[in-house]
Amino acid sequence: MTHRTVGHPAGLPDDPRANVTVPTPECPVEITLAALHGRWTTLVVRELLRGDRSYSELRTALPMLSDKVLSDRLAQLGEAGVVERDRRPGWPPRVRYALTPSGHGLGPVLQALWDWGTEASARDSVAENSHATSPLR
Amino acid sequence: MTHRTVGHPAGLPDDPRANVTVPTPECPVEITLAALHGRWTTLVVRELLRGDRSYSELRTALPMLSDKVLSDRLAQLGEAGVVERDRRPGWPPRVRYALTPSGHGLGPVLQALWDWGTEASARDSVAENSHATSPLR
DNA sequence: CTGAATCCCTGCCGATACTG
DNA sequence: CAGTATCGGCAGGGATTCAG
Repeated sequence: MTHRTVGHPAGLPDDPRANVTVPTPECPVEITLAALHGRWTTLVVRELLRGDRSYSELRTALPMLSDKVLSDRLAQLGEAGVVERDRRPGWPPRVRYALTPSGHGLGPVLQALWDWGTEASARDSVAENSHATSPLR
Repeated sequence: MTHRTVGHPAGLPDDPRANVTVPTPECPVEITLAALHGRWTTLVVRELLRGDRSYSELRTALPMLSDKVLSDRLAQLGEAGVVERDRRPGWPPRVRYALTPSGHGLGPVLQALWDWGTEASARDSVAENSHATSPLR
Protein backbone atom coordinates (compact mmCIF):
# COMPACT_ATOMS: atom_id res chain seq x y z
CA MET A 1 0.00 0.00 0.00
CA THR A 2 2.91 2.28 0.55
CA HIS A 3 4.15 1.66 -2.94
CA ARG A 4 1.31 1.91 -5.40
CA THR A 5 2.72 1.66 -8.86
CA VAL A 6 0.33 3.87 -10.72
CA GLY A 7 0.76 3.93 -14.44
CA HIS A 8 -2.16 6.26 -14.71
CA PRO A 9 -1.73 9.88 -15.75
CA ALA A 10 -2.02 12.10 -12.68
CA GLY A 11 -2.63 9.42 -10.13
CA LEU A 12 -2.95 11.96 -7.28
CA PRO A 13 -6.56 11.48 -6.34
CA ASP A 14 -8.25 12.47 -3.13
CA ASP A 15 -5.38 13.93 -1.18
CA PRO A 16 -6.27 17.58 -0.58
CA ARG A 17 -2.68 18.59 -1.27
CA ALA A 18 -3.24 17.54 -4.86
CA ASN A 19 -5.68 20.42 -5.27
CA VAL A 20 -3.85 23.38 -3.75
CA THR A 21 -4.23 26.57 -5.74
CA VAL A 22 -1.09 28.20 -4.37
CA PRO A 23 2.44 26.81 -4.09
CA THR A 24 2.67 25.46 -0.55
CA PRO A 25 5.57 23.76 1.24
CA GLU A 26 3.24 20.98 2.41
CA CYS A 27 2.59 19.68 -1.08
CA PRO A 28 4.65 16.51 -1.61
CA VAL A 29 5.77 17.69 -5.02
CA GLU A 30 7.05 20.91 -3.50
CA ILE A 31 8.78 18.98 -0.74
CA THR A 32 10.75 16.97 -3.26
CA LEU A 33 11.53 19.96 -5.45
CA ALA A 34 12.66 21.85 -2.35
CA ALA A 35 15.00 19.01 -1.44
CA LEU A 36 16.52 19.08 -4.93
CA HIS A 37 16.32 22.86 -5.25
CA GLY A 38 19.24 24.95 -6.36
CA ARG A 39 22.23 24.64 -8.57
CA TRP A 40 24.61 21.72 -7.90
CA THR A 41 22.13 19.88 -5.70
CA THR A 42 21.46 16.98 -8.03
CA LEU A 43 25.15 16.55 -8.73
CA VAL A 44 25.90 16.30 -5.03
CA VAL A 45 23.16 13.70 -4.66
CA ARG A 46 24.52 11.80 -7.64
CA GLU A 47 27.97 11.65 -6.06
CA LEU A 48 26.50 10.33 -2.83
CA LEU A 49 24.40 7.76 -4.67
CA ARG A 50 27.71 6.25 -5.72
CA GLY A 51 28.80 5.92 -2.12
CA ASP A 52 29.56 8.00 0.93
CA ARG A 53 32.11 10.77 0.59
CA SER A 54 34.15 13.18 2.65
CA TYR A 55 33.88 16.91 2.23
CA SER A 56 37.12 17.08 0.27
CA GLU A 57 36.18 14.13 -1.91
CA LEU A 58 33.05 16.02 -2.91
CA ARG A 59 35.15 19.08 -3.67
CA THR A 60 37.48 16.99 -5.79
CA ALA A 61 34.61 15.38 -7.68
CA LEU A 62 33.00 18.77 -8.31
CA PRO A 63 35.94 21.18 -8.59
CA MET A 64 33.93 24.21 -9.68
CA LEU A 65 31.65 23.99 -6.66
CA SER A 66 32.52 26.60 -4.05
CA ASP A 67 32.82 25.94 -0.34
CA LYS A 68 29.88 28.11 0.48
CA VAL A 69 27.51 26.41 -1.90
CA LEU A 70 28.73 22.95 -0.97
CA SER A 71 28.10 23.49 2.72
CA ASP A 72 24.80 25.19 1.88
CA ARG A 73 23.75 22.15 -0.12
CA LEU A 74 24.86 19.67 2.51
CA ALA A 75 22.92 21.58 5.15
CA GLN A 76 19.87 21.77 2.88
CA LEU A 77 20.03 18.05 2.13
CA GLY A 78 20.55 17.35 5.81
CA GLU A 79 17.41 19.23 6.78
CA ALA A 80 15.52 17.48 4.01
CA GLY A 81 16.51 14.16 5.56
CA VAL A 82 18.46 13.15 2.49
CA VAL A 83 22.01 13.24 3.81
CA GLU A 84 23.50 12.17 7.10
CA ARG A 85 26.65 13.57 8.60
CA ASP A 86 29.02 11.24 10.42
CA ARG A 87 31.67 13.07 12.41
CA ARG A 88 34.38 10.68 13.50
CA PRO A 89 36.54 11.50 16.50
CA GLY A 90 40.29 12.14 16.33
CA TRP A 91 42.57 14.45 14.46
CA PRO A 92 42.49 15.72 11.78
CA PRO A 93 38.68 15.99 11.80
CA ARG A 94 37.15 13.34 9.55
CA VAL A 95 33.56 13.71 8.40
CA ARG A 96 31.67 11.37 6.13
CA TYR A 97 28.54 12.25 4.20
CA ALA A 98 26.14 9.50 3.24
CA LEU A 99 22.60 9.22 1.97
CA THR A 100 19.91 8.23 4.41
CA PRO A 101 17.41 5.55 3.33
CA SER A 102 15.18 8.42 2.31
CA GLY A 103 18.05 9.82 0.28
CA HIS A 104 18.48 6.55 -1.58
CA GLY A 105 14.82 6.85 -2.44
CA LEU A 106 15.77 9.77 -4.64
CA GLY A 107 17.30 7.29 -7.10
CA PRO A 108 13.98 6.60 -8.86
CA VAL A 109 13.15 10.31 -8.80
CA LEU A 110 16.37 11.22 -10.58
CA GLN A 111 15.75 8.32 -12.94
CA ALA A 112 12.35 9.74 -13.84
CA LEU A 113 13.87 13.18 -14.40
CA TRP A 114 16.62 11.63 -16.53
CA ASP A 115 14.18 9.60 -18.61
CA TRP A 116 11.95 12.54 -19.48
CA GLY A 117 14.92 14.76 -20.27
CA THR A 118 16.38 12.08 -22.50
CA GLU A 119 13.19 11.72 -24.51
CA ALA A 120 12.78 15.48 -24.68
CA SER A 121 16.26 16.00 -26.08
CA ALA A 122 15.78 13.13 -28.50
CA ARG A 123 12.58 14.77 -29.66
CA ASP A 124 14.43 18.05 -30.14
CA SER A 125 17.08 16.28 -32.17
CA VAL A 126 14.62 14.75 -34.59
CA ALA A 127 12.93 18.14 -34.84
CA GLU A 128 16.25 19.72 -35.80
CA ASN A 129 16.97 16.83 -38.11
CA SER A 130 13.65 16.88 -39.88
CA HIS A 131 14.24 20.57 -40.34
CA ALA A 132 17.78 20.11 -41.67
CA THR A 133 16.75 17.26 -43.94
CA SER A 134 13.35 18.64 -44.76
CA PRO A 135 12.18 18.49 -48.40
CA LEU A 136 13.55 21.96 -49.02
CA ARG A 137 15.85 20.59 -51.71
CA MET B 1 14.45 -0.36 -24.81
CA THR B 2 13.06 3.08 -24.50
CA HIS B 3 11.56 2.28 -21.16
CA ARG B 4 14.02 0.41 -19.04
CA THR B 5 12.56 0.00 -15.61
CA VAL B 6 15.69 0.09 -13.56
CA GLY B 7 15.27 -0.64 -9.90
CA HIS B 8 18.98 -0.21 -9.45
CA PRO B 9 20.41 2.78 -7.66
CA ALA B 10 21.77 5.27 -10.16
CA GLY B 11 20.92 3.39 -13.32
CA LEU B 12 22.51 6.07 -15.50
CA PRO B 13 25.45 4.15 -16.85
CA ASP B 14 27.62 4.96 -19.83
CA ASP B 15 26.04 8.16 -21.04
CA PRO B 16 28.69 10.86 -20.67
CA ARG B 17 26.08 13.30 -19.44
CA ALA B 18 25.73 11.17 -16.34
CA ASN B 19 29.26 12.14 -15.33
CA VAL B 20 29.36 15.89 -15.81
CA THR B 21 31.13 17.74 -13.04
CA VAL B 22 29.36 21.04 -13.65
CA PRO B 23 25.67 21.80 -14.04
CA THR B 24 25.06 21.79 -17.79
CA PRO B 25 21.85 22.41 -19.76
CA GLU B 26 22.51 19.30 -21.84
CA CYS B 27 22.13 16.93 -18.92
CA PRO B 28 18.70 15.26 -19.12
CA VAL B 29 18.07 15.84 -15.44
CA GLU B 30 18.74 19.55 -15.90
CA ILE B 31 16.50 19.62 -18.94
CA THR B 32 13.58 18.30 -16.93
CA LEU B 33 14.27 20.51 -13.95
CA ALA B 34 14.52 23.49 -16.28
CA ALA B 35 11.13 22.63 -17.77
CA LEU B 36 9.60 22.51 -14.30
CA HIS B 37 11.66 25.39 -12.93
CA GLY B 38 10.13 28.28 -11.10
CA ARG B 39 7.24 28.93 -8.82
CA TRP B 40 3.77 27.92 -10.05
CA THR B 41 5.11 25.79 -12.88
CA THR B 42 4.05 22.43 -11.52
CA LEU B 43 0.60 23.76 -10.67
CA VAL B 44 0.12 24.97 -14.23
CA VAL B 45 1.18 21.57 -15.52
CA ARG B 46 -1.19 19.87 -13.08
CA GLU B 47 -4.10 21.95 -14.39
CA LEU B 48 -3.26 21.03 -17.96
CA LEU B 49 -2.89 17.35 -17.06
CA ARG B 50 -6.59 17.50 -16.23
CA GLY B 51 -7.43 18.78 -19.70
CA ASP B 52 -6.78 21.72 -21.94
CA ARG B 53 -7.57 25.16 -20.63
CA SER B 54 -7.95 28.74 -21.79
CA TYR B 55 -5.87 31.53 -20.38
CA SER B 56 -8.68 32.77 -18.18
CA GLU B 57 -9.55 29.28 -17.00
CA LEU B 58 -6.00 28.97 -15.77
CA ARG B 59 -6.30 32.31 -14.02
CA THR B 60 -9.52 31.19 -12.40
CA ALA B 61 -8.03 27.91 -11.27
CA LEU B 62 -4.96 29.68 -9.83
CA PRO B 63 -6.29 33.05 -8.67
CA MET B 64 -3.11 34.20 -6.93
CA LEU B 65 -1.03 33.71 -10.07
CA SER B 66 -0.30 37.01 -11.79
CA ASP B 67 -0.64 37.65 -15.50
CA LYS B 68 3.04 38.19 -15.94
CA VAL B 69 4.08 34.95 -14.29
CA LEU B 70 1.37 32.97 -16.04
CA SER B 71 2.46 34.10 -19.48
CA ASP B 72 6.09 33.60 -18.45
CA ARG B 73 5.29 30.03 -17.46
CA LEU B 74 3.30 29.29 -20.59
CA ALA B 75 6.14 30.61 -22.72
CA GLN B 76 8.67 28.60 -20.76
CA LEU B 77 6.60 25.43 -21.06
CA GLY B 78 6.10 26.14 -24.73
CA GLU B 79 9.83 26.37 -25.38
CA ALA B 80 10.34 23.21 -23.38
CA GLY B 81 7.93 21.43 -25.71
CA VAL B 82 5.49 20.74 -22.89
CA VAL B 83 2.60 22.97 -23.86
CA GLU B 84 1.01 23.80 -27.19
CA ARG B 85 -0.87 26.97 -27.94
CA ASP B 86 -3.91 26.76 -30.17
CA ARG B 87 -5.12 30.14 -31.35
CA ARG B 88 -8.55 29.89 -32.89
CA PRO B 89 -9.71 32.55 -35.33
CA GLY B 90 -12.63 34.89 -34.73
CA TRP B 91 -13.61 37.37 -32.07
CA PRO B 92 -13.16 37.55 -29.19
CA PRO B 93 -9.76 35.85 -29.38
CA ARG B 94 -9.97 32.26 -28.15
CA VAL B 95 -6.76 30.49 -27.20
CA ARG B 96 -6.49 26.99 -25.83
CA TYR B 97 -3.50 25.59 -23.99
CA ALA B 98 -2.89 21.87 -24.04
CA LEU B 99 -0.10 19.50 -23.17
CA THR B 100 1.90 18.01 -25.99
CA PRO B 101 2.58 14.25 -25.93
CA SER B 102 5.88 15.15 -24.33
CA GLY B 103 3.97 17.19 -21.76
CA HIS B 104 1.78 14.24 -20.86
CA GLY B 105 5.01 12.38 -20.24
CA LEU B 106 5.50 14.60 -17.23
CA GLY B 107 2.74 12.69 -15.46
CA PRO B 108 5.08 9.94 -14.23
CA VAL B 109 7.68 12.55 -13.32
CA LEU B 110 5.26 14.43 -11.09
CA GLN B 111 4.12 11.10 -9.70
CA ALA B 112 7.69 10.27 -8.72
CA LEU B 113 8.10 13.67 -7.09
CA TRP B 114 4.78 13.22 -5.29
CA ASP B 115 5.67 9.75 -4.05
CA TRP B 116 9.00 10.75 -2.57
CA GLY B 117 7.54 13.84 -0.96
CA THR B 118 4.74 11.78 0.55
CA GLU B 119 7.14 9.31 2.10
CA ALA B 120 9.38 12.11 3.28
CA SER B 121 6.57 13.93 5.05
CA ALA B 122 5.28 10.68 6.51
CA ARG B 123 8.79 10.05 7.81
CA ASP B 124 8.86 13.50 9.34
CA SER B 125 5.51 12.86 11.01
CA VAL B 126 6.66 9.68 12.69
CA ALA B 127 9.84 11.48 13.72
CA GLU B 128 7.76 14.19 15.40
CA ASN B 129 5.50 11.58 16.87
CA SER B 130 8.24 9.38 18.24
CA HIS B 131 9.65 12.51 19.76
CA ALA B 132 6.34 13.58 21.28
CA THR B 133 5.59 10.09 22.52
CA SER B 134 9.16 9.17 23.27
CA PRO B 135 9.88 7.25 26.50
CA LEU B 136 10.57 10.52 28.29
CA ARG B 137 7.77 9.75 30.69
C1' DC C 1 40.48 19.18 6.99
C1' DT C 2 35.91 21.01 7.53
C1' DG C 3 33.45 24.29 7.39
C1' DA C 4 30.95 29.37 8.65
C1' DA C 5 30.71 34.60 7.71
C1' DT C 6 30.66 38.40 4.68
C1' DC C 7 30.03 41.00 0.39
C1' DC C 8 28.13 41.89 -3.93
C1' DC C 9 25.82 41.01 -8.06
C1' DT C 10 22.33 38.90 -10.73
C1' DG C 11 17.88 37.02 -11.89
C1' DC C 12 13.26 35.88 -10.28
C1' DC C 13 8.64 37.11 -9.24
C1' DG C 14 4.97 40.19 -7.76
C1' DA C 15 2.28 44.53 -8.61
C1' DT C 16 0.73 47.80 -11.63
C1' DA C 17 -0.40 49.74 -15.90
C1' DC C 18 -1.17 49.42 -20.77
C1' DT C 19 -2.28 47.11 -25.75
C1' DG C 20 -4.45 44.11 -29.73
C1' DC D 1 -10.25 37.88 -23.80
C1' DA D 2 -5.30 37.41 -23.95
C1' DG D 3 -1.62 39.00 -23.18
C1' DT D 4 3.07 42.68 -22.96
C1' DA D 5 5.93 46.59 -20.54
C1' DT D 6 8.09 48.34 -16.72
C1' DC D 7 9.83 48.69 -12.10
C1' DG D 8 11.34 47.34 -7.37
C1' DG D 9 12.25 43.99 -3.55
C1' DC D 10 14.32 39.94 -2.30
C1' DA D 11 16.67 35.60 -2.33
C1' DG D 12 20.28 32.60 -4.67
C1' DG D 13 24.90 31.81 -5.48
C1' DG D 14 29.91 32.96 -6.47
C1' DA D 15 34.53 34.78 -4.54
C1' DT D 16 36.95 35.66 -0.70
C1' DT D 17 38.16 35.55 4.02
C1' DC D 18 38.16 33.67 8.70
C1' DA D 19 37.56 29.88 12.32
C1' DG D 20 37.46 25.02 14.96
